[in-house]
Amino acid sequence: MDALTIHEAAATTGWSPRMLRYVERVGLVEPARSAKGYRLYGPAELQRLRTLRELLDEHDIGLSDLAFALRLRRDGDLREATDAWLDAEAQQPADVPTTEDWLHFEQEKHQRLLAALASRTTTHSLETA
Amino acid sequence: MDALTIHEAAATTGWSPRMLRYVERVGLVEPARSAKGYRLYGPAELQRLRTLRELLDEHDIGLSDLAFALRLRRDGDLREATDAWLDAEAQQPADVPTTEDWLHFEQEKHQRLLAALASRTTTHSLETA
DNA sequence: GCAACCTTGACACAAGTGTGTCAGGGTGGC
DNA sequence: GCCACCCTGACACACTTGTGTCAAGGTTGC
Repeated sequence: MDALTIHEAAATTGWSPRMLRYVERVGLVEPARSAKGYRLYGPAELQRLRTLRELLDEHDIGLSDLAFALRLRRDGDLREATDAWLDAEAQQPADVPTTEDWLHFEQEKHQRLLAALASRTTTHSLETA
Repeated sequence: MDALTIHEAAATTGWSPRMLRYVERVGLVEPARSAKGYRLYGPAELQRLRTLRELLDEHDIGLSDLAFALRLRRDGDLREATDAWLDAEAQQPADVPTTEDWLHFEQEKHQRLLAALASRTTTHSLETA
């Protein structure tokens, strides 16, 4: 019952119907469909559409950028390839690190991330968990 | 001494001089400069240019996509915002998870990544390290 | 049963991406 | 000192992205 048609969804989210179809096309917000093919926007979709607009405006990125980020997390191969290329930046071609080295590096990176997050929120200790 | 000019670099990497300037413009491969401003491509840049071409061809992505991935890892704010938006995908608007919940989830995710990597390479045990 | 919606498809158009080429001026090697 | 290179900037052109509008046909509500 609490599902809006495309015009109603457009009215409450600030997007145009045309753009809602486009956003669906690039795979970012895909509403359910009625038996006859009408798009049905539920509360979750409406919220995503509103935050989507904020995200794009605040960081000056495009739908295609976000679509690529989505592709990155769906295609593990692609993810690994791009990460590998970007990680190699400004790195001496000393020699290829072993898998163990890489895992170790990743683990340290993760520890740093956790530490940064912990200090950013409450000073609540994490080791006691 | 082992630094090539833009034409030489183009010849050995398969890019055109024009495109090497463009790749530099979008921030993906930025060669050093001579005193008079000539671009100097060292072995590291040449290697990056070759692997860059492979990466683009094999996954059918564009320079702008990779530029965005680079931006993602340089701008932590942007990174967090896009991750948050994408993570919320297909998620019930039950309620916002606490920071502790999120950390726990990230840790489990990391464990799964490590496990997947370990099984993908040698069957060498990691716990003995 | 008709007005107001929905669907997909197409034409249009500005801005950005990817690429070539050319002009005007500086640099380097022999 | 000359020719082949380097630099930046610009024009050009095809393709993609983002967006509006309009057409032809189906659905829904009252």
